[in-house]
Amino acid sequence: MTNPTADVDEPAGKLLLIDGHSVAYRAFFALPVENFSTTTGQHTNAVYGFTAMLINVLRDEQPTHVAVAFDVSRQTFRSRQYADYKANRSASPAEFQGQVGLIKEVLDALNIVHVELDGFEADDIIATLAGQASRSGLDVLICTGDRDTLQLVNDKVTVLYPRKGVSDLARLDPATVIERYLVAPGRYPELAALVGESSDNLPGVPGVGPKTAAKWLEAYDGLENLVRRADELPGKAGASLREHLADVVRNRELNALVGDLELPVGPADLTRRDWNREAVHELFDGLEFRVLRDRLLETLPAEDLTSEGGFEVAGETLAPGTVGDWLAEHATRGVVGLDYTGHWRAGAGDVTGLALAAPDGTAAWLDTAELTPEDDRALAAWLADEAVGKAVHDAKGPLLATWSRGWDLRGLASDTQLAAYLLRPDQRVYDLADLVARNLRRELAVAGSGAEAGDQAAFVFDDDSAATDSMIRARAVVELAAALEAELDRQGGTRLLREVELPLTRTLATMEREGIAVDADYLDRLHTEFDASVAAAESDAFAVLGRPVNLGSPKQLQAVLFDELAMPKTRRTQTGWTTDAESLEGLYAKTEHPFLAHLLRHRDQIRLRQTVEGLQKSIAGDGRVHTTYVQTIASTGRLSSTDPNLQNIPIRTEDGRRIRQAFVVGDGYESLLTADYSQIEMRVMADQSEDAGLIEAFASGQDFHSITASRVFGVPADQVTTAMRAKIKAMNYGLAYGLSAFGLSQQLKIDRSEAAGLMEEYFERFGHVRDYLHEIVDTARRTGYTETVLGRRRYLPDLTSSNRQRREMAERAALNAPIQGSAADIIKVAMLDVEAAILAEGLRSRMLLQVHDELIFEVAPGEREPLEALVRDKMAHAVDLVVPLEVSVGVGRSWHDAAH
DNA sequence: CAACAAACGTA
DNA sequence: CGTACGTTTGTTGT
Repeated sequence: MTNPTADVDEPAGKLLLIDGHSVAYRAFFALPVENFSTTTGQHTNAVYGFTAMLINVLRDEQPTHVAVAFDVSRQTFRSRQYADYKANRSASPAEFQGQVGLIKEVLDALNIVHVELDGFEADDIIATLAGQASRSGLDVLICTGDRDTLQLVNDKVTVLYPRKGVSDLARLDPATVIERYLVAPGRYPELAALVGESSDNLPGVPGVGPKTAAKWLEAYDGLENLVRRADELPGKAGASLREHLADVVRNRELNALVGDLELPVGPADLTRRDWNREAVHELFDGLEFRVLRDRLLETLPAEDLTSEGGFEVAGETLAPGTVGDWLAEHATRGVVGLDYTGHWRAGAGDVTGLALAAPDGTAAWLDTAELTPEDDRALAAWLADEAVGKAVHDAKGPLLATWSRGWDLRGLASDTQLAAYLLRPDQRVYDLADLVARNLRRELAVAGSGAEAGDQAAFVFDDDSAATDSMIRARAVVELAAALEAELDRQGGTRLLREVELPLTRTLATMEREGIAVDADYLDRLHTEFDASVAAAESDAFAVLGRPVNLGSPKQLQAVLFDELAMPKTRRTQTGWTTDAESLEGLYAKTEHPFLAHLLRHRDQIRLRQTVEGLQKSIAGDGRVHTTYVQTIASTGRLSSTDPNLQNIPIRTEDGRRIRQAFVVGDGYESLLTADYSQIEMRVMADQSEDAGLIEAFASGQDFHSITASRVFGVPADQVTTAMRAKIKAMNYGLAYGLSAFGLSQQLKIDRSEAAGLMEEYFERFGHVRDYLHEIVDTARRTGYTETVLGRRRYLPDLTSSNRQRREMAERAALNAPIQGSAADIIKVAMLDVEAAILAEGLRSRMLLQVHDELIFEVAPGEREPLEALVRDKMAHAVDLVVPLEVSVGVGRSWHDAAH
């Protein structure tokens, strides 16, 4: 049976109308403003919340038409009619101002129409458009936090009302409105007129709530009748209504929406259009909306990525036996992009798939399980061929995976993650898709996910789409490498990438692969001992207190210490008062309460036990611990170590040092050798500041802290007391961190005036240091960045922030970055030089760990002397400073024994 | 279950 | 009110 009029009954589409101010304002209060601001200090919480909500609704509701309505100003026909209308609203917070403008920019970038009309509210615009749209057969969704719009709800019109924050939207259709507000949508403004609307500063009838109001409206069939027959109503509520009748009538006039405005646009003009990718990328870059951009790309994919802004890949899956031929034909020169599929961690890994993007525009993908012996040989030779350049994103893991297959990867010409890190070392992550979007203004099309049902891709087998994705990434890496390196070249960072970071990747991979041997039995004994100690401290603490308490819970401890035991309050934290070790020591000094002593001992021992446990869990099958170095985390250029972190193994306390005894020389080697730089940061400062006093102090070769102390206090070196030396040592170390007189006084537990005097005296003797430190900050403020000896940059936009706290934090970071960063540069060069020298001299000894200013080696039998000589030489001469770089070396069977 | 805060280890 | 990190635990909110 056919129905010739069926088409007419089909919904013509769906119009989404959003009350811009209402949603933005809700977002502003739902999201903590302090968590949403850009490096330039622009607050973005309202923009973020609004945009997130918009993306969600566009995704979930798939509207065919969209518009956002804004209020123009507070002057409307309602405020002219009733001066107090919305008069209770305080001025919007300073942090909110400006965000509406940004929201409009977002809408423009997304090609979404926004409408405003002088003298009217967004509600009126929405009422007008909703009426026009539903009459022309469109379904209408209204997203707003303003209940006045409930009067518009009917079979065609639904309100999406934020329940909590802006992400959770309640769907209010006629039935839901009746259920929630006890009246039909059309009667809602009548109910509101009786009850009042505090947000609009419209007082209702005292003593009349929604229930009474709904009952009356039902009984009298509407407000008009109710008002006319008000004198019939019994009781207090009735009297109250009669007394406030004028308010009710006025409320009803004001909350009626105007549905017949003359607008510059009609529903037909609101058809959804493609968003402007260039504008979106630019805007989201500025707003630092990384996650939102991803979500936008995922949920609202533009139709034709390949022709508009994605990557087109003419690729093939290489059949068994064809690998050698393909490589010979397409990949013998230029730079080939590689994308690895596989896994890697803790110094090992495997490759399961490999995509190659060749310079001639072709691409290929291969499954390592399908390789014939000839394929394997051809691929191994090609990977190891220094003459063919390869570009990889985050190459260290893939390199380890390559090695685990028995292959090698040579000719690494570029690592896009490293390049991006050198350009902007403050980023937390360097996601390939994100970098491609930012730098190439293109999207990494993802065939395997996010595909709409019915899309071509949805019918493709998973394997194929994974291969396609991989080839697309390989292609993207090559193009991204070119773009990033061009940019890096403009800043003079190419050598740092080529000659330091890129080769260091291989060095780090080697160190991770080797790992360091640990004595598992010793760790077990240590654990047992710390465990007993923890238990003892715990039971002692409980005994004193008379009951158990979770000693690891700062919250419970606060209750015990400050409420129950009524101890003096310590420093404030976000959630109460601190219970950190330093404050507990202070409390103990005041109260001598034994609970504190047991608590401190418990803290200490539990932490040691924890460290031991972490190490125990990290021991690999070869009896060694393989850390992972991350080359792109620290904004100063340092490395970081994770899983486990071997850069924070205890050393300061006796118990802590016992953990270092667990790191031992491995089978086939004779000892561990540690080599560290003495006061490398101070030496960098001496070099960069050219301060004669400091240079002389280092040239003398005597104890640096004593020498500087003798200058500051004006006494001969042999009359420097330990107290004097300790003070100047704290200052020497603190200088590079932007230490203040207050901080110094805190640390040394001396008067602030004494600390200030000390600093004054110090700078009197070493004036160029002060000049140098000031100059770093001044230059950085002018240029926007700081620079290390090797030209490693760090950008600090907060240096010009109007927020004092942010600005001063940026100033201290600026002060520290070239010092800490230059030290990082120096040891990186030393690592490369040492490694090269070990190879050149044919030694079997190997570098295992780096701890910022220290290197740890495993010494092969008979190689202690040549290794030590080589390490001292290469570390001391990694760069040429005006002061000598002093290296101290120790040797022993364990890391602890090798201390010096 | 995820995100955050507090605490604390290193240079 | 001193820089740069990573890890663990408890707490809080979705």
